[in-house]
Amino acid sequence: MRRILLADADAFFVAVARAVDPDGAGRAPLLIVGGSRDSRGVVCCASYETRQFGVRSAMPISRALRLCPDAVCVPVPFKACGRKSAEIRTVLLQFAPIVEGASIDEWYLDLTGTEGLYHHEALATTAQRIRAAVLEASRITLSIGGGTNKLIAKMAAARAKPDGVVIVDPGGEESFLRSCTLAEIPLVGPKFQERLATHGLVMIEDVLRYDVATLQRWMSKREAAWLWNRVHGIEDSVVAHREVARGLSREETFGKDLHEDRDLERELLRLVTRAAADLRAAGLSTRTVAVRLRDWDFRTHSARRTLAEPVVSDRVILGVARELLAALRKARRVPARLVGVRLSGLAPAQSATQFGLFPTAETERDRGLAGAIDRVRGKYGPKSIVPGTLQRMDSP
DNA sequence: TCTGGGGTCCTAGGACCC
DNA sequence: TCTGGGGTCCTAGGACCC
Repeated sequence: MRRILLADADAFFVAVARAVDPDGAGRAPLLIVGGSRDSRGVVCCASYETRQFGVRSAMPISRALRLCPDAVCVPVPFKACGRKSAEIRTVLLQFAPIVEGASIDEWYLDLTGTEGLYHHEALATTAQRIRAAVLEASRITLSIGGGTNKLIAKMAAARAKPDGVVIVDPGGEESFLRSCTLAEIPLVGPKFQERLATHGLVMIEDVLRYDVATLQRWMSKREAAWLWNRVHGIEDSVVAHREVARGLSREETFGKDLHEDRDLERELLRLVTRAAADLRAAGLSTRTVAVRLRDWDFRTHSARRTLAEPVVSDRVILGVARELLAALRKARRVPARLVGVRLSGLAPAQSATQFGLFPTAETERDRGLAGAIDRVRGKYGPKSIVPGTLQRMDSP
């Protein structure tokens, strides 16, 4: 029998924003983290006090402020959040050999086989000790859910919020699930909910009345099997350390829509520079470059190209990205609100000699130059070599 | 009400190969 | 001359999560 916990930080971004700015955000009960008052942003995280007004994550800031006009808005303290997240993870590793970071503020812990180690105390007791240790070390409150698999642990954690523990004992899965809506199942989002409701399916109980064959009449085979397993609490994925990331993207929504190709290219250059530097800092190479363009009317298009060989340099990535952007603009040239770049097909960067075995668009000089720029930035700061330099480099 | 930034995974169609 | 099934890779788009 597995013993899985999901530890989830309560209002994580709000807690970190208060910690880094005790006199500002720290003193504002009505706090919204996500951007300035007149930005085009959305709410990343709202304090529990502002949630009383109906403010929710992903809501446009403008709407949140209409609901709660006295709220204080602060930008997301990304760096501090990353540091705090790593700090919490270190504490959690004292309790479980494997800690899987599911996002910046949640972690799965596999405590299977630790019963003796914990003197056969109840899982809820262990969870409370974990919460106390994290609060002591990081001043962050966690909610923890537990059960025999990751699905149950995750759904239990949602019930535990805020500042609590909910453990579903082995054998108790069915009665727990019967009390839940389908919307509470992770990955059952608004679209799927809508389709399910068409067939009168709202609660998990509603689905339990049917077998897989019946469900298949209403959805694809794959979906039916997936849903049947979920409502029966069946989920066997393991708690595991994360593999290499699948992709890396950088994007930006402009303060005002951009009309000119030239302005979009300038933004693209900045994003590619950031993405490529982060790629190399992670010791990775990319084979697929994608550009995303969101127009003024929110219509979003993307274009991508997979290269014959992995690359790491600004010059090659930028060259591909520019062509992709040009193709997207050629298809539809209207004011744009966002441009983004995404690198995927990531793999550990090979040594220069291994690169040299194959003909590729990227030369030794490209990689040497990229590395030199990284070293200068590492020594003198990220602003010491700005994209303008690269633009000249790009067209010798 | 006017929609962020960072991700993951899935689908469907086409190209190509055996 | 017309034709199969399966596998892999690629592209564009979309759902979903925090």
